Amino acid sequence: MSHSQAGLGAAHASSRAAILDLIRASGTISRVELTRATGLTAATISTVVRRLIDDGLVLEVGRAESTGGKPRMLLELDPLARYAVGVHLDHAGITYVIANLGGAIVARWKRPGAGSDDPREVVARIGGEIAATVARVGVDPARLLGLGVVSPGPISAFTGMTLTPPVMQAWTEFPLAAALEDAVGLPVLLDNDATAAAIGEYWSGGITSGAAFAALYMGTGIGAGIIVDGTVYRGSSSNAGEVGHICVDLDGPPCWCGSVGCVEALAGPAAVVAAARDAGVELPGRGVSEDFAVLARAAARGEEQPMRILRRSARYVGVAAQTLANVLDLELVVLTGPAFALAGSLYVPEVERRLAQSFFARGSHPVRVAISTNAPEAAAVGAAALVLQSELAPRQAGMRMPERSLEVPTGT
Amino acid sequence: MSHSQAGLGAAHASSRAAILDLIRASGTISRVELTRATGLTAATISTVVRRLIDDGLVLEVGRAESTGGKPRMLLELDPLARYAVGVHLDHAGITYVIANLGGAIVARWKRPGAGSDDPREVVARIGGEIAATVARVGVDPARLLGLGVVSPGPISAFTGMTLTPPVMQAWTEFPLAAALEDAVGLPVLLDNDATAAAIGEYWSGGITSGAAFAALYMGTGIGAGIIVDGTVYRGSSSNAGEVGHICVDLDGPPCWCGSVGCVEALAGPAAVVAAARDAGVELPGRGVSEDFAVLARAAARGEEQPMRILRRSARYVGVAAQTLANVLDLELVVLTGPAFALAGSLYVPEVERRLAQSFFARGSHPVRVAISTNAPEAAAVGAAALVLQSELAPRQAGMRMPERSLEVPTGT
DNA sequence: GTGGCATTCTTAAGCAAGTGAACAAAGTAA
DNA sequence: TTACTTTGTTCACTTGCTTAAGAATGCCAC
Repeated sequence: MSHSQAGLGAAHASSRAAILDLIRASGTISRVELTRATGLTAATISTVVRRLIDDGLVLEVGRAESTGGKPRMLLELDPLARYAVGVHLDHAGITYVIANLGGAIVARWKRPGAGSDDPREVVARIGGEIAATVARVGVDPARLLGLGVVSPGPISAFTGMTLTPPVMQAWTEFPLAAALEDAVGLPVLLDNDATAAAIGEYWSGGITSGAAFAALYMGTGIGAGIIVDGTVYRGSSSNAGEVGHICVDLDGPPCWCGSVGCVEALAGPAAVVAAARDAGVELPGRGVSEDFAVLARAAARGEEQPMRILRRSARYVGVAAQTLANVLDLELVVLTGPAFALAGSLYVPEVERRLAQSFFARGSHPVRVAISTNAPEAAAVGAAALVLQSELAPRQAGMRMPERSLEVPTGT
Repeated sequence: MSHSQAGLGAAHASSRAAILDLIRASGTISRVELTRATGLTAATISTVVRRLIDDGLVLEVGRAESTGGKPRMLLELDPLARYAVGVHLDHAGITYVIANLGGAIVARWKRPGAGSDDPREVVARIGGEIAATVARVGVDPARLLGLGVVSPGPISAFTGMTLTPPVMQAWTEFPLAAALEDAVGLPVLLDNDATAAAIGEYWSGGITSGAAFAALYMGTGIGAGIIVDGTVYRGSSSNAGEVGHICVDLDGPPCWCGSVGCVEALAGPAAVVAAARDAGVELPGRGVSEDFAVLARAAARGEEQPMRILRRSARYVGVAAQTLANVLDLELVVLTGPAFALAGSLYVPEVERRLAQSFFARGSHPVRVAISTNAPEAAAVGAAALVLQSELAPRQAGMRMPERSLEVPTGT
């Protein structure tokens, strides 16, 4: 299984990526619409699309209604053309996902977490898991684009492809990506959970390609992945979107990050569980995620105390969303991750309310709020989408030049 | 005075812009360094630089030390090659600036504000002011690239080139840009003060081209301009950076924007002045900006009450800076605008302290804090820089493709 | 049907940005 | 002086894209 087998030539790299991304975002689209959307000429679209069809990535799926002349040929991504594997490493467990080009989940399974095992052993185990499932579900290995691996917390940009604390101290100096590339025989990408979840949402959530949106991810902590114009915004050291550690109360409680009044310290799962325990709610006490799940279920049943505690958390999450929206002028905030998967029905209305009432540019446009369709496995799905994105649409930025450089930017 | 006269061909548009930007950022640089920094080949650099020299934008200013072979030829921007006019419209007054390519101020003057005059009259007045001063200081009109106009508050993206409330209600439906283009005979750009201040800082502050940084602007309100990789981040409706209206206190005072606990409502000039008056500090009462100036001077003299009030404001500004830095993973925050020009010595240490102690990724890299060298006229200088940027470096985004697409991003 | 006509899509010639390779230029080291 | 190193330019060639022409495929009037 070679790396380049499923790879694609660099020809037409940027337009190819943009066109592919538009096809993905639209679901179904014609060449004519692509010319309008990209600003390229019909001739270029024709040749690039021809190439995409020859590569098997795109299918012609019928004709549109005629508008007086030759009817347009409709194009779609071939969801079965390529696949990617996504892995979410967490102390709670390892979640695996195999996704296809359409962002649909082909296989999904869970295994116990790495614990304190030797990294090399864990890598071998992961390799075995993937090989076995790929064979079992009958995915052609030649169509596997790569493996995305995601974990909470920042990825080390310096030591090259290793995970850093806070979560998995044993792994600090282990060259995870290289080891996995050897074990799995696929290119490997690392990233953090929130960023991956954002790309996952972008890829499988049918989000329009020009949008500025953020995925608020609540798992162990609270983070956000930011996507602008189809590319991840990473900031200067890949630590952008740390919305869990913005201060919303100068006199708030201390946070593990060293600051006080952080959103995470006030509204994160650990804080919620602690507040519930202080309030006398009975919880199993076998870890924060399980306790949070119990609490969320109690709130869903309408129990007073749990609802009150989660609503308080939701208020702060709303502030985090509002902050993101004000700073980045977002169109959309997606709530995702295990915590919102469990308690989304409580959080969504509160976040919606806050954005409707307090988003600064609300007069100009609203900020939509949505809950991810894959919230529980968002990180793993995102890990797979990371690979799809980087292999199929590694574009730098938008490709339209403004018609004239000296004009007021006319954002939507 | 035609528009295209000083314009530049679109040839080599993107690399040309990137190279020009690198020369600007470095001050002095050689072709070899440009090849390294851009990733382009020596051949390309050679031809593009040749063109820049032919256009008169760049000068060869001597040789570097030999490193064993032919010494490098050093390149610099010719600051006198082009000029731009910047205008800052505010109710307090109209500030004019003529800046050269180096971002240096060639002329600077102030006139009373527009008041309730007829927009057409004001436009004529502005045109006269500019023509007179251009003639007086001896700037060759053919070298004038354009006119940047800046005002507080958002720019209307819909009605096309007009100012919107909150500030200048009379101007809502007036086609300012078109009218000014006619009156001045130059291309006109509109933007808001914070964004312009950020570009101004980028252009004249010698900021490295790859940086992610924000300019915190405190004038009438509090806003921020965000620059990533040499381009303004505007968000989906050009309202990004509204850091004055992030919530830092859920139970805080109401803000004119309709929310509560906004940074601006707690720490903006109006809030500071109001707090001072409540505390019994004597102020002239002829407008917020003058009252703020009196207060800042009193604090600079060491008066207890004013210092206490400004420090409280500085704490919130620190939180705003921290929020920006956490969300965007910034390397640098520049404080600018009239308010920081007056009271920067009080605000800078507080913001520095907060970022050093509470920026989430402080383990990875620090966030530098600086005060603008042009803080009082930052908006007007930025207006001029807006023109320089858009005429000379209208690039879309960074131009380096990663060596290999499947790798962890290795931000600095 | 058959010939307009509109629209979509493809093909062919040409332009321009960028590359690789050869070479010219300007210094240092023996 | 000769050899070597580094810098900078020239030139043939690739490639992404455009313009222009034409082919394909529908509708509609007759």
